[in-house]
Amino acid sequence: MPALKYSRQREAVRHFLMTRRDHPTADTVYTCLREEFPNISLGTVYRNLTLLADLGEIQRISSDGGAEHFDGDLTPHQHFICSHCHRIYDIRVDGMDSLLDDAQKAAPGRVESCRLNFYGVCEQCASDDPA
Amino acid sequence: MPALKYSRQREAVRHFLMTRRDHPTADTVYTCLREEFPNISLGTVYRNLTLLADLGEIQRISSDGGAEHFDGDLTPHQHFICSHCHRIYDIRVDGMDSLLDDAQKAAPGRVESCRLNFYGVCEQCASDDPA
DNA sequence: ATAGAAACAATAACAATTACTAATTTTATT
DNA sequence: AATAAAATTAGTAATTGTTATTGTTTCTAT
Repeated sequence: MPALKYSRQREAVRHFLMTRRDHPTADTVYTCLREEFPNISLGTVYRNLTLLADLGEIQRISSDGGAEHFDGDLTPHQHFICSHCHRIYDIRVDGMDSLLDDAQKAAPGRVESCRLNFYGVCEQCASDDPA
Repeated sequence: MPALKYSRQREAVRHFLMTRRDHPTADTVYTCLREEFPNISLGTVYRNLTLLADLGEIQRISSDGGAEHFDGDLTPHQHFICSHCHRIYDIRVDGMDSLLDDAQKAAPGRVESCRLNFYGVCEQCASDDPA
C-alpha cells in the first residue's frame, strides 16, 4: 500500500461528507463536488470514498442492491432504512458495547466492528400510504 | 402481485439454499443448479432469489460492494465477515430481542427487522498471515 | 382437453463500479 | 527555486452484478 499523499479532491470528499447530515451515494458526492471542481472525475470520487472508508474516516452503508451510501458521521449510531421510500434515518440504539462483547464470544476471530441496519416503514410513508 | 404458481426451478433454488450451510451468491446458485437443470437461466435464479427473499423464506446478506449473498437458514443468527478473506461465518449473539425493542424506541417508524454484520479478521486469516 | 396466467430461457439493456493510461500534483531533496 | 520520484488525477473504456424484454413453455383450474 503506497504512502498517502495530500490531494485537494480527497479533502473535498472528506469535508463534503463531514458537513452533510444525510447519506449520499458516490454519484451525489460527484455531482455536488463538480460545483467546486468542475472537472473532478467519478473515478476519483469512488477511489477516495473507498480509501477513506478503509481508513475508517467515513462509513460505508450497504443495503439491498442499488448504490452504496456513505456517512461522514463517525459517532456511534445505527440506521433505520424505510423499505418503502428507502430513506436512511440515523438512530441511536443503546447497548451496542455489550453487543460487541457478546459477538466476540461467539465469533471465530477478532471482532473489530459491526454494522447494524434496521428495516421497516417510516412514519412518513405510513401516513402517506396507509395500508 | 400475481398469485404464486409452482415451479421446479423455484423449488430447486429453495432446496439448494436450505441444504447449504454456507452463503452462496446468485452466480453460485446458478452454476450449481445447472447440474440438475442444464439450461436454467441466470435471470430465473435472480428472480426466484428475490422472490423468496421478499417472502421471507430466505435471507439476503448485503455487505460491501460485490455480489449479494443468500442464506437459507432462517433461525435467528448473525454473520461475522472476515475483512481479509471475505468469508461469512454464522454466529449466534444473544440479546437481539431487546435490541429490536431499543431500536423501536428510537426509530421514526415501525421496526420490522434488522440485519447485523460483524467485521474483523477470522482465525484462519490471522494464523495464515500474522501481521 | 383447453384457456389463461405464471414462469421460463435466452439475451439485451442497464447502472454501479473498477481498471487503464497519459498527464498533473505533491513531496522530498537539492 | 529546480528536480526527480511517487501518488493522484481526469477521462475513458471495460467489467460486473442485476434487471427488463420477448417469445415460448409449464401450471392449474375449469
